[in-house]
Amino acid sequence: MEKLSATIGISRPTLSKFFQDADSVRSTTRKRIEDALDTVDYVPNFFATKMNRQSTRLIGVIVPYLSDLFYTTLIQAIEEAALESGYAIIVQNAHGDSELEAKAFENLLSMSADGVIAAPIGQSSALTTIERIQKDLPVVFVDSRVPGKFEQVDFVGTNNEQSIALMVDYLCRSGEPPVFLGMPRINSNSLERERAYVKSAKETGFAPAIIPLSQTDTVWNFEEFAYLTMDEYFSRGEYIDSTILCANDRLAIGVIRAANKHHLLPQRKEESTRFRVAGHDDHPLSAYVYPALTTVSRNTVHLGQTAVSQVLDQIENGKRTDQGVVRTFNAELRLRESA
Amino acid sequence: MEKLSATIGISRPTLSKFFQDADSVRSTTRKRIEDALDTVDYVPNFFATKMNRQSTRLIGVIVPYLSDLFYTTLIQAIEEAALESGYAIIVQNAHGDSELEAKAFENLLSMSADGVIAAPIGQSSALTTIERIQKDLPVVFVDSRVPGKFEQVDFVGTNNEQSIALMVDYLCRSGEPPVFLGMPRINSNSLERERAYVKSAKETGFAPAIIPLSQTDTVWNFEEFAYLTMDEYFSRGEYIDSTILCANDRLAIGVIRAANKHHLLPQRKEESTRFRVAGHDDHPLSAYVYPALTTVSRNTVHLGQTAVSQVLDQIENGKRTDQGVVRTFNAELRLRESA
DNA sequence: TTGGTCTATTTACACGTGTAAAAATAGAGA
DNA sequence: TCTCTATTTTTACACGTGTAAATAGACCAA
Repeated sequence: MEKLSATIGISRPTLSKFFQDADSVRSTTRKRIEDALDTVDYVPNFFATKMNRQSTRLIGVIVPYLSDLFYTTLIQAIEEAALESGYAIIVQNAHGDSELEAKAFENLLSMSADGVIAAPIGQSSALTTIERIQKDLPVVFVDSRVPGKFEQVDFVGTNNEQSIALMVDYLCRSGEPPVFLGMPRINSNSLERERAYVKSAKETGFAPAIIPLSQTDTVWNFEEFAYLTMDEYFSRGEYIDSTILCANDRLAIGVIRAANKHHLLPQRKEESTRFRVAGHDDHPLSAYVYPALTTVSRNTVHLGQTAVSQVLDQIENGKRTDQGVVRTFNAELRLRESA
Repeated sequence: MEKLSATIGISRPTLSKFFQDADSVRSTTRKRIEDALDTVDYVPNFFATKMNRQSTRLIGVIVPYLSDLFYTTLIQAIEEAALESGYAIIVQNAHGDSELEAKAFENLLSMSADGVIAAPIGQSSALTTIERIQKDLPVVFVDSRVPGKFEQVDFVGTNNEQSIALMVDYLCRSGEPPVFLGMPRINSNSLERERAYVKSAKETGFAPAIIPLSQTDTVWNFEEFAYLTMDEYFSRGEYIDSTILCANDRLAIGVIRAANKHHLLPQRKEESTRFRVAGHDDHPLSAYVYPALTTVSRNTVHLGQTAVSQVLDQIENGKRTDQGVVRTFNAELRLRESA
């Protein structure tokens, strides 16, 4: 920048101002700089611009797993919303590992990010790390929260009670009451949706039935997990005429696969079977499986936008120490073919 | 760090050494520091550690689109390989936009990344930017390359001629020769696979037939694109007993959906129809659609590892100015149900 | 204990930018 | 042309770390 200022014939402080906000310099100066920039290649050093600032205009985003279209969609929504407010995002992948998640938080701290939007792993999250960091840094949980603790942390997510009740209600009106296939205990949604199912069942007046899982490890390969689980049951003739409500679409996709293997689903419009499957999330591919998955949709874009506005609020107005803001959104029915 | 050194009673330079390599200090000193670190929270400032270094141990990764499981899988493979060599990665999403792609390159330059692994958008890529940056920075193209230009840039990808020939050969042996459904022209694979198909057809001895696309925009919603395209054809009774070879699995998933809608696929094991679909890539969900997709698999982990080793080679041994190293890998048949 | 070697300390400078304060200058309006 | 104000220049310091060189100290073997 020193050299550049020399060649253009403009002082370095003015150049510095220009790069932070091109409109903060006189229009004639601005033009001189921009003309010069056409002939010379120069980008301010990222690290130098970020160090020694009270604000880096950086927002950290921590996801538990990257190879899941829900999270990638969320990341894109967050990035767009952040960009609009002049912030860049830095994505950290926890790889489903709480230690890596803790490391991700520390990374963002050491980069003096202005705030963090995290989809926490949950129970196994590195609690002490989060607790410490959340004191120094605006933190917003998105999609999932850390149960029991961190009531003071903002949360943006889905109203699982509403979404599950919506689906349970529909399923009951249109056929047999559903049994529930839960997901591995990877985050708070797992337990929340299961409980929402039980609650809905009681309110609707049928006996809740939760499909026992052979393995309760924290697997991220949901489709395979559900496929293997249900294939075993179907082979034994169990659940073959049930309505299965899955905790998320990826599970449902695995269930559908198993059901197709065992010919449980109607293959012609004229046919009809009692077996049904429903999902949760409106996964990008849920309309492409066969039969197309009936599910409830979460507005990912809205989630991302709200998460960003919550962090920005904390960043700009300081964080409240008392109680975190909790914003949950309702889901909408997506009726397709599977139920 | 200054304060920390004061409280521990150890000089700052020694602390600095410790944080770079804990084993570079005497074991007794190391223990003293580690004990102290248990009581105090301290992480070296990321920006300060990265600025003013000849090596940042940072590798930039540019993907054209994040909501695609192929790229997320690739990113994970790259991250693991990089981590093993002591490098961290920084992911940049071009959002399918060549200007954003150019910006991503500039970002990585301004962060003085040691190298860049990029899956370029291709023809529409910001060529001048890449050309300039590739002079200052070790760059490796992965998955796709920029056709015509940049022969001096390393490339790690799939041998499309082999993979397509493999599939064409299988399809011809097991039934009717395939017609080809290409993908939108988003990168070099698009044209390469189409040409590979034509070549295979000629070598095998059948007349190549490429399905005309209604829209050739650079869409990233492949499933929908393929579904809409084929739904229209099927409605008119076209291609309803063809074997369709798709340029990638996501297209094939859309085709299968359309085929199911029109009842073109065998719904019972006993039945058989002439209509078949095959894909390319072995997408994580291709085994879960119905019928399960017959495809060819690309070893993403291998791709990622090789890409990393190629950048590291350039970083450590300097880059060759003459001809870039090209490493393409063969794909393997994944026979499932759709063909 | 002594000497030699390995390690830590001290001191100083570097990186590339933001930014504050005072001085100088440019540009606009009269 | 003059004056006033807005902008730029000059100068200087800051950020948090890496790192080099000279010096001091610690540790091990004899």
